[in-house]
Amino acid sequence: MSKSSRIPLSSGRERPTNIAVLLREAFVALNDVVVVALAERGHAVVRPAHSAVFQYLDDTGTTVSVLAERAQMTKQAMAELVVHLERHGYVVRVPDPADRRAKLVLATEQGADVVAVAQEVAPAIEHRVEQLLGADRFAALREDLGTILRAADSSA
Amino acid sequence: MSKSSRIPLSSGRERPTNIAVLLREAFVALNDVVVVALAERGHAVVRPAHSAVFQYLDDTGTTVSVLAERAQMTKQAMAELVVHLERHGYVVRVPDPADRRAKLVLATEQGADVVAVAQEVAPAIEHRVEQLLGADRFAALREDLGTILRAADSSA
DNA sequence: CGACGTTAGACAGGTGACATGTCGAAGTCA
DNA sequence: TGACTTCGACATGTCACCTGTCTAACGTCG
Repeated sequence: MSKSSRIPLSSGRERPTNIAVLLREAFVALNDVVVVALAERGHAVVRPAHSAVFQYLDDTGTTVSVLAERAQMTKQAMAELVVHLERHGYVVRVPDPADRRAKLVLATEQGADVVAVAQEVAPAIEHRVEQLLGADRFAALREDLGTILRAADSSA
Repeated sequence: MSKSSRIPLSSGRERPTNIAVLLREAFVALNDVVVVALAERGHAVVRPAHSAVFQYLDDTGTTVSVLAERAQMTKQAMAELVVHLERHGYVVRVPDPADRRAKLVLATEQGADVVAVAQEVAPAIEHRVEQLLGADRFAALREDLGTILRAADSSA
């Protein structure tokens, strides 16, 4: 029933081939690989958004404000991610000896393990995709995405 | 202060060049173009997620369940989007004459205008990107994203 | 040195976009 | 007719953000 007489926006549900949709789906697909890998290694509580914490955390410790700035989100949002990770033992917050207002976020051993897994998985994904497309196409893909981003940045 | 001694995961904040991150950023950039275009035409309440509604809505009307199925989300999530759009006058829900359980979601004139804008903007974006990359590279990009998706699907 | 504007982060509260689970009413099929 | 399914409503929860307010600590400048 209601077999559809004309589908507006995109040309239907089967294969939207819309470039933006493709980009999103490809991202989700690759991202899931990391999440699954972490879950398999016992880090199920680490969710995609937390990569922003580990990604921008230096090993000398980093304040929430700096993390927020680097990840381009508000301090509150970042603080929440850090609280979650602290509750599960992935990071600790210690007072900054140089600034009594500030607290430094530091990775625990457990947190370091997450970083290790991510460091192992991320290049593996890149490599997998490179094999899939071939080195030339992969380089072109990377370049083209950069081109799109630069164009969007400058027109914004 | 705390200039960072070594950044773990990716190689820093400036240009992560990580393929997944690039994909995400490119998607967000293109998506924003649509949202901005809609906002400029007075449809500020229409947000990215709502595209799923308009995209899969046939002009003969479609039930929430069907929309949810097409958009690959739960009925509840889709129902929420529809409620929001109904509250703002973009769609109406009328009883399905053929099924007394069901209600058909229909676009109002205002909703049709959103579709019109989207129909105008989406190809424009595609075209813009195509010009940016050249036809060959654009075709390759599209193809490569498809390849990634198929590979991810089959390995999942 | 002390007042003043800035910064760090805690806390309160809110939103958007999903999820699950339960339910009654309506449809379908044996 | 009864058993099962489906439609959509409602309640509730989660995740990843947001704004706004507040206090303690900091830095500067007169």
